[in-house]
Amino acid sequence: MTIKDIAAKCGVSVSTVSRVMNNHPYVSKEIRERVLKVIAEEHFVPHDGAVDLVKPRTDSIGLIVRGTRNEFFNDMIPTLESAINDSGYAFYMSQIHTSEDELRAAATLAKSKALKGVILLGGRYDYTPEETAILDNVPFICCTFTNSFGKISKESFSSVSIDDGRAAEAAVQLLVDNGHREIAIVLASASDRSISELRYLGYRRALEKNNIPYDENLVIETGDFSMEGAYEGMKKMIESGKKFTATFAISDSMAVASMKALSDAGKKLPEDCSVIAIDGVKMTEYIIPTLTTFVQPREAMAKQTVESLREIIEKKSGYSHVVMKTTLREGGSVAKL
Amino acid sequence: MTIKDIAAKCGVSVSTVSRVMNNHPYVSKEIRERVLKVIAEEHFVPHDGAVDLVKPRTDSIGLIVRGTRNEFFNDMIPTLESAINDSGYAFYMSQIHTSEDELRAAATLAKSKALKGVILLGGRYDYTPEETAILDNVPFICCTFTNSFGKISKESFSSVSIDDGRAAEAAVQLLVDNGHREIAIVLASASDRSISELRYLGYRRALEKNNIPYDENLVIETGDFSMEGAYEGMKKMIESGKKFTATFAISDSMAVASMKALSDAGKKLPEDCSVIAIDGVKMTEYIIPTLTTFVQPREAMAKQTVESLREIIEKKSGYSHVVMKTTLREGGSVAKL
DNA sequence: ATTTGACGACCTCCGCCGGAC
DNA sequence: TGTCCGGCGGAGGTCGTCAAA
Repeated sequence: MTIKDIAAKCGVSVSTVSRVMNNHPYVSKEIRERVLKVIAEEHFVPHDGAVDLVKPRTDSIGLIVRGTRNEFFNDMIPTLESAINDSGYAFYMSQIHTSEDELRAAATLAKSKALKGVILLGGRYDYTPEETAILDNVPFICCTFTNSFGKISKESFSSVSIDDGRAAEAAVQLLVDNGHREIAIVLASASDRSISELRYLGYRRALEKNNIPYDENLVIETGDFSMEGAYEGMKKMIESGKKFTATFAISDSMAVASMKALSDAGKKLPEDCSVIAIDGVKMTEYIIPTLTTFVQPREAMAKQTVESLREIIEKKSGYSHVVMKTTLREGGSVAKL
Repeated sequence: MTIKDIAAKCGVSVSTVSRVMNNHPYVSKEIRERVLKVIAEEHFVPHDGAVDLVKPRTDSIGLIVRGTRNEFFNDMIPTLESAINDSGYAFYMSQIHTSEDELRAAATLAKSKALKGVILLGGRYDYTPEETAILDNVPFICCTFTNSFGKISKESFSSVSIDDGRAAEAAVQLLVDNGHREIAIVLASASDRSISELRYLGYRRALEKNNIPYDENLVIETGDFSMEGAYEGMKKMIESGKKFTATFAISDSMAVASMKALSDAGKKLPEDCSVIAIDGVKMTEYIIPTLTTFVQPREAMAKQTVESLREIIEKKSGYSHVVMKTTLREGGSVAKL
């Protein structure tokens, strides 16, 4: 079913059908209605590919997601899609594994779909200018992270993120303010040049500020962001006999798993061990005790991401790096010592 | 950057570049390498729209998601995308609000992208043949649900789902087996012609089988699937003074919220109230106490969905309706009376 | 027998011209 | 002088066919 068939069925020319479709003047009411009716009857929708050729889209955005199986991203994807749709842009998505190159994936999607901009979710933190060149001039924006460890110019890309280091610092500070000084940390890696390292550095800074000596025996490094890992890590820590009165987990889900390990070991929460985290996953508001955590404004971040990208695409302004504020959601998982 | 530019840069014809791109024989090694080199240098990727025109895709699948903000779907989307990608198909997605018509959205996406098949996630349960006609002959499959309340022929679509009624029945039966007879239910609606109603009917059947009189005062109808609703609903139920020893929640997240309300009211879990649910969200394995729930095999369902759809597209076989098994994940939220 | 180039086709949109009222 | 409509051709990127080297 092409525009030709519609024209034939209406007994009019292709031009006329096209005029109707594109709301051009100089089409009589009579014919316009007849055409519209047939279009509706046949459920005719113009072929995107052909339209793309003639009218290069000014309105399509791609989303590259690296590394799935992540509660935070899984929530983010539909939110971004909605934000993109709401702003009238077409949406394309490509998911890749952590081992793959998100810039290459972005470039491929951008070329094949003639994208006007790309959103990177879960990308690396250490791009080089040579790497980003592959995108040639298709603007990209890092969502929920920024190029903290890389060498590319701030004027060559945009980002929307939270200040991971400061959030971690604030979380640990809150524990200190409650009298805790033996504070364990649950993280993926202290040197993954990524979010885990950033939050780890915040933890270190908070300790330093409060003159608390750093004790590597209080570090639970799980290797990944999984709940299994956090559970096992915390279990081992407890078995080691190491004393600590509080735990900072770099993510809500790891905090939940840690709490489970503590509980399974007979510890009372929060009396025997306080727990605090960063993320603000919905469900942790309803666990027992409610997790005290610094909430990332997900929805706002998604909207801001699309907004920032549009500003580049529509040349309203240049590249920007927006740092969103986290808000403390006080639960019952932190006790005064 | 088009194939033309590449051809010019290589000093060969467009045809030759095309041949190289598509691995056609009859291209000299010399030229092939030269072309390949330039393609790599320029990061050339053919324009999808143009390719679509000449080679109508045999390999693209669309995903329509109706109703976002749903933990279960949010997990499902990336899983489906992966499954589609792994099977070599291109992936298009469109999200719509609950108020919109998913069949219309599916038809539009199918036409504009020349899709070979469509996956419906979160669609209605009561299609009529007239409605589905809009898709003309593009096969569709319902993922995680089926047309339980509709009138369309089983031979006109496929589905992959669990037996919601039976799962609910089994969950309630497990409570009864543990000595419970005053069993509350937390649901969205008892008559929404959807998953909530299906599971409600399973609850009713289990009661009947065990000669437990149905008591509408034990029904917590929240209107939606939200945790807020479940929390408030349970709170009201407790305040009403109505006695019950166990609760069946139609979803994990509603169970978690219910448990919170019980705990906030001073009840001990599971001693004062047992809780069971259906879904098997990852995090509920780590809450305290671990939620006892019937797990939907999400990954397997996603894979089966793509597999079933491919079977239609590739004409290996016809429409099918696969019912996946749920598995009981025993936690600590159910106590013997 | 290999290798290459030119050309038409895919579908849509737009612009232009020629009519018709 | 408008208003309405059809026809024709070009363009957009790619691929397959055919002809030619």
